[in-house]
Amino acid sequence: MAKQPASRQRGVRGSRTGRPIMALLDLLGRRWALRILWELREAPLTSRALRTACDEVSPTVLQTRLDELREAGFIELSDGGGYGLTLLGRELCETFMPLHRFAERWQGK
Amino acid sequence: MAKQPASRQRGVRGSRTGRPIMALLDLLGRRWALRILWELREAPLTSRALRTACDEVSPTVLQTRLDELREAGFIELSDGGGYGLTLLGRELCETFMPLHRFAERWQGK
DNA sequence: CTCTTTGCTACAATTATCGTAGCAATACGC
DNA sequence: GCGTATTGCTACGATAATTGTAGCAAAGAG
Repeated sequence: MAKQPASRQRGVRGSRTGRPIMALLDLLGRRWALRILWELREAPLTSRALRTACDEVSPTVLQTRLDELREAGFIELSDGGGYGLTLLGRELCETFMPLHRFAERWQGK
Repeated sequence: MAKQPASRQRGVRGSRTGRPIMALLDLLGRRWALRILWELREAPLTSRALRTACDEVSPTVLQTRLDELREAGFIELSDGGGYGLTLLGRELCETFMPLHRFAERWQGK
């Protein structure tokens, strides 16, 4: 399996502005992108398990996001089967960890 | 001006699951939501200035996101004119600050 | 009053996402 | 071998979100 994701670096809004943060915000601002990273935070998941974890996303979007996140270098399809965070993806995920406690405090405790 | 945003708490995916983080990830995963918060990180901006800062977003989405973020309690329409982060929104924005350095390192520096 | 800015909306067109179904490839038990 | 289950992934039409352009009423400055 393990098809190569498209190699062209396009579609990420802000990538031409020279402001990497804009490209990153655009990429993470696409539906289910944050959620996918979040669900992978602890352990790798198969695409089916990931779909289940993400409240039964349609496989169309899931696959699109997986390709994009893979091209960005945040996740990878490990040889043992299943998607997992790369070293870079793990660093990114660390950034969102404080979000958990914030969310608790936010939505009526 | 300052119309009341819709008062019903709907549309935020995951809000019924009892997992606030899911609702937050869904809200922030909508297009331009992260970007809007980012652009307001330093100082309040008028809706027009915000539109300019966000690469000329269509006012339709901008207004929708502003309403949602306002309902969530992250931003507010200050009396002096212009949108600004609330105390809660400022805390949320702090969480994303490390993202800046990460983005630099990510996209070929 | 005129002129400008602000926050916001209408409308049609485009794009993204959804939901269901299904495929080829691989791996298992038998 | 055979059946069967799982994995990663795609096709397809239907629905929802986003876009782009134009414009509005209200408030302020001159």
